[in-house]
Amino acid sequence: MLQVRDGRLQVLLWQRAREPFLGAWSAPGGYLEQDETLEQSIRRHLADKVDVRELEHLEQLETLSDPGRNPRERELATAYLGLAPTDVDPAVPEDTRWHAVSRLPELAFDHRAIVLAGRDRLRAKLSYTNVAFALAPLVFSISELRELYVAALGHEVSATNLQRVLLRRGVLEPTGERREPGRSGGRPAALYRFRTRRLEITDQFAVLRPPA
Amino acid sequence: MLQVRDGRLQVLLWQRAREPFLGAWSAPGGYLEQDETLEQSIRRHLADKVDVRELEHLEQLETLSDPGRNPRERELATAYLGLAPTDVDPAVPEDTRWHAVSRLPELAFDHRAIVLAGRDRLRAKLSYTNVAFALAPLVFSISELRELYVAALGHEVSATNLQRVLLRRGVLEPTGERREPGRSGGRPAALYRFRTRRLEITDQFAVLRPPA
DNA sequence: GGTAGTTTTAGCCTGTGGGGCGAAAACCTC
DNA sequence: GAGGTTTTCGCCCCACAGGCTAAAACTACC
Repeated sequence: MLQVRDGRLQVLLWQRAREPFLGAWSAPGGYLEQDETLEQSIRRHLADKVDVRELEHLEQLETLSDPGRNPRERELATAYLGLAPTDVDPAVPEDTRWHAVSRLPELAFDHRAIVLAGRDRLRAKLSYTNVAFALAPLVFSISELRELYVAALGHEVSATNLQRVLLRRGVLEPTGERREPGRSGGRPAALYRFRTRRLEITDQFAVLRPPA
Repeated sequence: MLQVRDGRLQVLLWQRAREPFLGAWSAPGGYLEQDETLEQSIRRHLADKVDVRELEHLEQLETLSDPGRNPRERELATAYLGLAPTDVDPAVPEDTRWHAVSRLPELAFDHRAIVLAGRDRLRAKLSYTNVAFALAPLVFSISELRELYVAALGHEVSATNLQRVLLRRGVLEPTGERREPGRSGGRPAALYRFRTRRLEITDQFAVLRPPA
């Protein structure tokens, strides 16, 4: 489960209290019940840690099947990528914390690879889909959206280009409202929202590239 | 397992001889052994049907977990996409046949969705990767490659644009050889090969779009 | 109330790369 | 050699991302 917090892309992890990998950090998850789908299962286990109503997007990543991935017993895992908007801060239990994806602690099993795969999937989809709706609040200014992109992509993004691209693609629409400027002044920012809040793929594969 | 045969994208299916879905067609696969990965397993089961040395590319699609997907018992399945080059024609057993993806027979379980997902994945990746190497022979002319793209994408592709795009991206390289023209004459075609035969992602997401 | 500073927005210009078209090249057959 | 066929090359256009600069719209300070 990823979220942009304090201007950085962070991942929700909990600390294992049992072997194997005692003390290492782990992505939320657990065993599949007989009568549920994988998605229902991940939502159920996630609900033990956070309020899952905050989850704006959930998609399957990959199923890991290396016989040695769990040293104790044979175990398969299907990894999911979950996204939550920046403006929520769900309560989490004692053993659970947000960690910057750029500075991961020691992770249990193959969870490090999973988290990085989730980050990469997110980065790719920011370029050719409207996934950003799952990271952003309902209403936002372009510069706020820009900060989300910077945090998630890990490189600078021009607010000018971002606005033009997303408006031309019809991903964003203006709300007509504007944000009161802060103490330091400045032109009041126009507010926007995502036209749809379900995943849509842009037919143009054009991309916001890192600056040259 | 997909292959372009007779100018159409086709999929290898076998006909079930047992309930459930007796008589319906099914994608190759089977149960996972204790000490193998999913990829090893799919290769093993595929080997029952065809010579798997022909398989040029194999990638995971999705894990299906609907509790009702198998009416008899709870069963998960991880779908894989396999690609074979056009110039091979592996022997297949009696119960196994190639079917045009555009005209699928009645498929068992959720295999119809799996095959279509594989087709869509292939189509997407043809645009921003070099996957076509897995569909093409080692050496080919641009117009032969064009036919593969047409079959897989399901729409016209300009040989001119295809050549320019793939050469500029550095995906193709000329062999220096040329193909003798056929009976009907015509300028001899220059022959090309893929510069690398492992999956590579183009950093430009530009795409061969359907003609307007 | 004017000036300086800040933030956002709009306009312009450029470069890159895909798409289309037509002509040239290189072969065949008759 | 003429006409047909297939492939390749060159040219032009257009869409779009990217960068830069100026304008707009505000606050704060003198």
